[in-house]
Amino acid sequence: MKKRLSISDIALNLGVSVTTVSFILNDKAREKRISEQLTKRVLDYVKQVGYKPNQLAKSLRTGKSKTIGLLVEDISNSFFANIADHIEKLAYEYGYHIVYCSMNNDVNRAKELIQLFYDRQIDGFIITPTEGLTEIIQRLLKNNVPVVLFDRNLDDLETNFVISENKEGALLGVKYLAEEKKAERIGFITINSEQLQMRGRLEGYNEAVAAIGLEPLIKRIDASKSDEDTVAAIKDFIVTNKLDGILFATNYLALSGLKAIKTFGLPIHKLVSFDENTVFSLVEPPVSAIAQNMGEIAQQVVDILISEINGTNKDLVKVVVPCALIRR
Amino acid sequence: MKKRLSISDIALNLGVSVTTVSFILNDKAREKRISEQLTKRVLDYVKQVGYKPNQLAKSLRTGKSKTIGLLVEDISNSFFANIADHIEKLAYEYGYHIVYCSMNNDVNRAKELIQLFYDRQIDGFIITPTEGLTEIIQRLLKNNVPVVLFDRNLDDLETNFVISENKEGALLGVKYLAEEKKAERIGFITINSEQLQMRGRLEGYNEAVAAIGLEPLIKRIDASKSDEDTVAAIKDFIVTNKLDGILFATNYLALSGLKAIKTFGLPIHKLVSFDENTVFSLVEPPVSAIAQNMGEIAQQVVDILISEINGTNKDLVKVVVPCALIRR
DNA sequence: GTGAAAGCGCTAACAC
DNA sequence: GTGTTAGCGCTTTCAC
Repeated sequence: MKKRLSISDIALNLGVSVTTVSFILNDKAREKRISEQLTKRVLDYVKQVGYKPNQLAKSLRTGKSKTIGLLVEDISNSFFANIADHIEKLAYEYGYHIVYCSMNNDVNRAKELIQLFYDRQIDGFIITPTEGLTEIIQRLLKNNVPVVLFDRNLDDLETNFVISENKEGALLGVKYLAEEKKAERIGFITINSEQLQMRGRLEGYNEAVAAIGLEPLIKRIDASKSDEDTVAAIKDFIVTNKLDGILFATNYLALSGLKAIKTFGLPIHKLVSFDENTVFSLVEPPVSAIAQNMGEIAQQVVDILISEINGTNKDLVKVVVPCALIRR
Repeated sequence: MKKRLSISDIALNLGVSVTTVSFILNDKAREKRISEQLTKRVLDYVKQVGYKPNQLAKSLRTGKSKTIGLLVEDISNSFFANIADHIEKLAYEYGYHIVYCSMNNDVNRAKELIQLFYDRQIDGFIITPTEGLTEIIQRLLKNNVPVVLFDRNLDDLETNFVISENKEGALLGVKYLAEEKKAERIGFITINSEQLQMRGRLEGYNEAVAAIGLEPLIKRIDASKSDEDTVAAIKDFIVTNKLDGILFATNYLALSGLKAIKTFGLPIHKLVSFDENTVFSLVEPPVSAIAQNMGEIAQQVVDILISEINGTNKDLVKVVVPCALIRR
């Protein structure tokens, strides 16, 4: 690779000092009252030879890497993939890069990665936290590393977060099933997790069935279960309880549910799931969705993190974004 | 943030020189014949205080960032999300990081990003190239930057790549529709793109229908079309040609196709699509898939790139991975 | 066997 | 207004 030019090459070739070049390149020409002509001469030359500052050196010197670590639970889940996409775009507009990683339920790997990112002088973190991560996130916070959580927060962690109105979303879903779809035995299928977003959805379900006067029918699926086992469990749940409506706590549970319904030809077609998914309009029965506002969530997450990085955030910011019901 | 320890702090606290610490930390203790005890003392201390080298400084010095840039076409496409996931994991095992970005048909942004990554001293690139990227990739190659393309290659670019057996896959799909499903009017729906993987699939289709003695029925959808327009176009194509079977060139076309079939109640149920997708087994009619071997593709891509980075690659490597037919 | 010191490319305090 | 220079944290040559 042909040797890249450095700032001193530029300075040398132009017969000026490094400082001058540096100032001009960092938009401090005015401030430092460098002459217009010189400024232009430097800028033109820089452009002409295609000089680009070495970001590593810059970062080393300034202590800022202009990089954000994004840790999502599972990038192949459409919800996270979409959010990641949004976040990446927004961060880019602020001049930041995203280093992402998909944790896939591997707490140790996640911890390692946070540590690694931290060691690489990342400017801030965006994380969908899981239970095992409390301690390490705590450590980040103690070291004043900017952190924003999303999708859920952690109980014993005082930090910024952006989540959806999970409880209200679940209420919406149950009401829709009961009032518009006239379902009478509405089950709730969730994962066996204490994650706050799941707790919120459960609460919403419980409150809604209580208000309507229906029997609460809840199935918690172990997250570690294989897909087949999940499908079987859902089938049993539906059959045993003679369900005529279901609220799924996440899109992948809904997918397993659909598989169960299809495989065993179950006579149930009043379905609602959290998180929109292209599939939902294509399958029979179609699945209504409690869609999270991904654009808004991403926007908030990035805004909060950037102002945290810039030190313009004084207090913790906790944002709750409403969901929208998509009727099918 | 409490000041992080640097190597000189360690040296100071231990009363040895920076050099010694550096050697020990870089596994050169033996080579430099540093005493066992000292080595142990340093290692223990480093562990005890939790010292981690500053990767930026290290990179600046060594010129290696241990980071790989991954540019995919669209991270919210399940195919790319999955591959990205695999690649990230494999790279991690080699001690590399992934900086990813989703290009979403924005050639200018993609170019900018490649440049930006390059400016950040990225060690290598993994790219799903689009037509407009030839020139900039050429530039990377000329500068001896390690590059591996995947999913498709570019005609006029002599570089490493990993692709699937697109032609053979399409052949497989058409044969399946004709021989096992007994379809007689098999359409091929693809995108209006000269990308090589699409050309391969088209060739396979053409060859297969010719061999079987069927009429070639091809629809090219403009990639910039909205989803509704795509659905409408597919509907027209099916109806006009009285199709009884379809081969879709990509999974998102199949999704649009399903929408068309469902929305307009079209009497067609012999479907095959490139790229597996969870939906395909859930919908009615189900969609058989020509599944690309994502694990293998990711493995090859990473292996090639790493050996390219290490300079152990002498010649260009061009890998073609077989596809598997999933019957439904 | 171990240490001093140069230098990777950059920023910015300070000098003039 | 512009230049000199220290130093970010690390690796590595050369000296002892």
